[in-house]
Amino acid sequence: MGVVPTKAKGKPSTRVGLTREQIITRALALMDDNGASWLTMRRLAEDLGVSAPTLYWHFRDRQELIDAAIDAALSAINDVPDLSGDWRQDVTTFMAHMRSDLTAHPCVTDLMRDRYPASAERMSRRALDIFDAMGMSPADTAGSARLMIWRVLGFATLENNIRTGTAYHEATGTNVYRVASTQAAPKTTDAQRALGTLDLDALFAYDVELFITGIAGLHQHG
Amino acid sequence: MGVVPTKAKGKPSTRVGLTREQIITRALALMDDNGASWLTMRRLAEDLGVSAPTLYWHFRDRQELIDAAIDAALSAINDVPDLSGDWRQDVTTFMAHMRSDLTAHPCVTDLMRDRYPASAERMSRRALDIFDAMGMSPADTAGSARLMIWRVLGFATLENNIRTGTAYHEATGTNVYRVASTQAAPKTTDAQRALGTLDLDALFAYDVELFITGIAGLHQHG
DNA sequence: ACCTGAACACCGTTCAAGT
DNA sequence: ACCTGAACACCGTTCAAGT
Repeated sequence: MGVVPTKAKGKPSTRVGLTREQIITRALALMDDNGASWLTMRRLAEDLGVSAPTLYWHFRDRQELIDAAIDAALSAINDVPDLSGDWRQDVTTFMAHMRSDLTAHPCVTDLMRDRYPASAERMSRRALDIFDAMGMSPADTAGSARLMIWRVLGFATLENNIRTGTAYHEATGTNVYRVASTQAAPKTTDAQRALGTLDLDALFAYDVELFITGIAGLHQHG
Repeated sequence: MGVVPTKAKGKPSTRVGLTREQIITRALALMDDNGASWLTMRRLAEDLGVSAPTLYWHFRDRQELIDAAIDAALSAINDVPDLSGDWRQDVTTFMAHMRSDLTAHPCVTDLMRDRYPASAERMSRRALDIFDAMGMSPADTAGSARLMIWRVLGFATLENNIRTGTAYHEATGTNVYRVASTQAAPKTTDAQRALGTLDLDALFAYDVELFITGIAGLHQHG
């Protein structure tokens, strides 16, 4: 394996030895850099040094390629560590893991849009244990898991759009953004001024805190 | 006004009297029914009984039409009632209002995707008052407002995808869904079984409760 | 088995031309 | 001012054909 058979003169039908994995990897990289809608079959093929119809030998259609890219980008999401016994710890870990997986490839939340609910459901199953271990009712366990997933998914979607989009500018730090004032309205309040900056890490930490405090309050867990 | 000048023989360049508003209304309706990506300039034009280039007299390009559609669908969002003095009440009202606005046109969360952060930011300004009135610091006020908005936005995005998509089936009630089991894995736990049903109204109510309880716990508001 | 060019039905958009 | 058909550069996808 790994043998590249450089065969014919070089022009027509030369074997390139393209694999599904290579195509997916390149597709993900290009979408992360240029946005999901930028990538067309023709552009991807050109980047791979191949003609467009070639891709249809490896994938049935564009959607199958996209689905494979989503799966590849989300494959690491199953490596969530085992429960620690401290549910606050477990919630924090799960949410942090999920966020970092979803933001590792900024294009993935965009790609998932059509498959949103199904993808979210798949992740929910892995979250049930945390709330089950707290002694919640089955309905509350399912609801809590679902909401935890939905929240991280929503956060990561916004976050990815912010980091790759044009609505925010001037990243003053790693995850701190200056918010472009779309309205010409003068910012009078201090809170309005505070809206002008966006620290994604701090905001996520606050979201996690809010969730944990909410769960603790509603289910009487000191 | 309102006079339709039926002029020439009927074939070429007959004035139709098309307005921006008519185009936007029709575009929204078609997208709600068939999905955002279904709508093309040509299909919209055909539906309006007009040729495709005509739309480019009323709108600079497709994106301007989309932006106008978003604005139209979100215009009602400013009608959030005044503060009641009870912050729990105000949070509940705001979130409920925002959710119903975002779900009134199922296509709107899809359309907002590119404009996600900017749209969310616009709404945040209207939410600041609630937490400001609680005596929060400017930073906490901004963070709380932002997270409240993000949460409803994320919830409505999932919800709209669920209601119009194919991942869930068998709506057994108005907002209760049977979740298609994508995995063939047997559902052993009660919680896993509970995941098989999805009551959107109850889940949203739980999310609101969670948020309010979290805010109350973190900011010592009995 | 793997890759090609040509072709099909689309798409957004431009433009000269009609009334 | 408002609308048209023709045309341009794209797009996903199919298909017969090459090695």
